Amino acid sequence: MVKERKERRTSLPDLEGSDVPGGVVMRIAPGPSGPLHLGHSRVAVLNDEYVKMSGGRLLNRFEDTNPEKVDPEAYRMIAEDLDWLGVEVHQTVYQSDRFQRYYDVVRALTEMGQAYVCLCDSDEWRGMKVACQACGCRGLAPEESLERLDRLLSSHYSAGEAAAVVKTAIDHPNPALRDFIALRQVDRPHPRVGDRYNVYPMMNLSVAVDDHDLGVTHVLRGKDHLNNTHRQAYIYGHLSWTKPVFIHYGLVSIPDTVLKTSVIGQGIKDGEYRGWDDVRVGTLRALARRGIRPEAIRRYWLDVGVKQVDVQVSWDGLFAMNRDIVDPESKRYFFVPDPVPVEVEFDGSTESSCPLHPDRPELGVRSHGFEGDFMVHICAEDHEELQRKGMLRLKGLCNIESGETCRHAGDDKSVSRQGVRIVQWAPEGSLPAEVLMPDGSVTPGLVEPMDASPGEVVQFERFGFVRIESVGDRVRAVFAHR
RNA sequence: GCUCCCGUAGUGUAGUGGCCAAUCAUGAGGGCCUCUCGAGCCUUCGACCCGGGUUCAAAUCCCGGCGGGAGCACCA
Repeated sequence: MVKERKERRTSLPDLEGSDVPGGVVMRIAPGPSGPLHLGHSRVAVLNDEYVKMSGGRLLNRFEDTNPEKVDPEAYRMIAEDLDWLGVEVHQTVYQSDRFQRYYDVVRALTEMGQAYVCLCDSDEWRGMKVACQACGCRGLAPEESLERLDRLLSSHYSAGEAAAVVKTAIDHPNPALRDFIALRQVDRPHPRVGDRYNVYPMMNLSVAVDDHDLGVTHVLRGKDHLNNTHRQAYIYGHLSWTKPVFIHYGLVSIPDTVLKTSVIGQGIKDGEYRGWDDVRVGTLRALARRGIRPEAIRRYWLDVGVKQVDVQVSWDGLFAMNRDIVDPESKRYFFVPDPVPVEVEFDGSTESSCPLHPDRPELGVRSHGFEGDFMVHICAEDHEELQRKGMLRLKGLCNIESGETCRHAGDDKSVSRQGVRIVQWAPEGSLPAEVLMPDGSVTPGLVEPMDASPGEVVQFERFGFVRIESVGDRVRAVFAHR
């Protein structure tokens, strides 16, 4: 048997049963409680990638079945985030449009004796489940359960009093899989559909019904849904529906990052964060602001793959991929943090010359003219080096010697071989600049006059890659990575 | 407590019985190159959770430990 050469993987392993006519139908199912964060992007990218591999269709289904957790703004923000990520959505579905269908399914299940309406106290009901015992409601005749269901759906009960339950196996060895709630009453208008309904489906019901109705062939999601898959399988079984292929990947942990939508939302309310794109949080809009490209995120998730092992996101890894993308197209500029002025004695005239990109001479150079004594700013740390060593090279300009005052010391580049440090500098006419760092702090400094547009990523030499937010009297930028 | 899932370098990843004294990326150390602490080139460090078993041969199969994670919601 011939073995393939070892190669770096650039695509995902084949999906089981993916050779369906017309391609696979897959879905992402965000809960509209806020914008997408880095963790969410994995399921979006992976599903999108498999759909593209097979020429199939991707659904975006908003799981807005809990009125208490819906942020009406989130529908729009999520759509924007998916678009930014390059995820191609072929159809958008709102579960809040489909409540009647869920009721009908529960009715059908009740008729066949596979669902019931439970009037027990919820704590008691849960207690009986752990003891593998059925409550009195479970054994009721379908006709009686049906009457209860009608009463539930016509607001006969108060919230919390009744719930429609799907039967599984009350003595299932896995306590997580013994009967589950399908419908419950919530007396709160829905942000999107108002007070048309007050009986809301639980996700295991709505997800199973939708995946079936919408022809989903493959369900790819995190393994936190493993038990949900088993629960949903009962609905498929009761109704003799064909199951999709289920794939579960491992959990993602993202170090040093605030991801929880509820925490960020609260932080915004409290004024701790400036918005969903605050650089300190892990939302996609924050990463976008920090100059992270969607292609880097995609490459990252493709590299991680779909294994069931839990993974820890490596920011270094993600940044390395981003650097690959951004480096060839980033113009170089001098930014001087913590600037110190240096007067230089000079009795000639000259012009500095630094390429906009060291590997792309065709982009041209940045240059500044000098005549007679001049002044530049260098950063404090380099200034110390100047005192210590007695000499420094201003990149692209000249060498300077320290003394009572500094002196122009020729333009011999080879001094760097003797250990003279080559540093960036800011000429007169430079602009004040602020670089927003990932921890929320601001690094002030001076940046040489620059020609960059908002949104563009440039490299501040010896400082790092930054995304320009605005240019004008002052430059505002956001730090990306080194 | 019960059920399920997982266990290759710091972080990811390749590997499905012999070509593995284990791949690639990232990271860390060193060197070259470059008028950046970026890029590029070279180099070093670093892993198959443990113990049994099957086999001529195990990272790969089996069993048992141990470790990690998830679920047991009228959240998704």
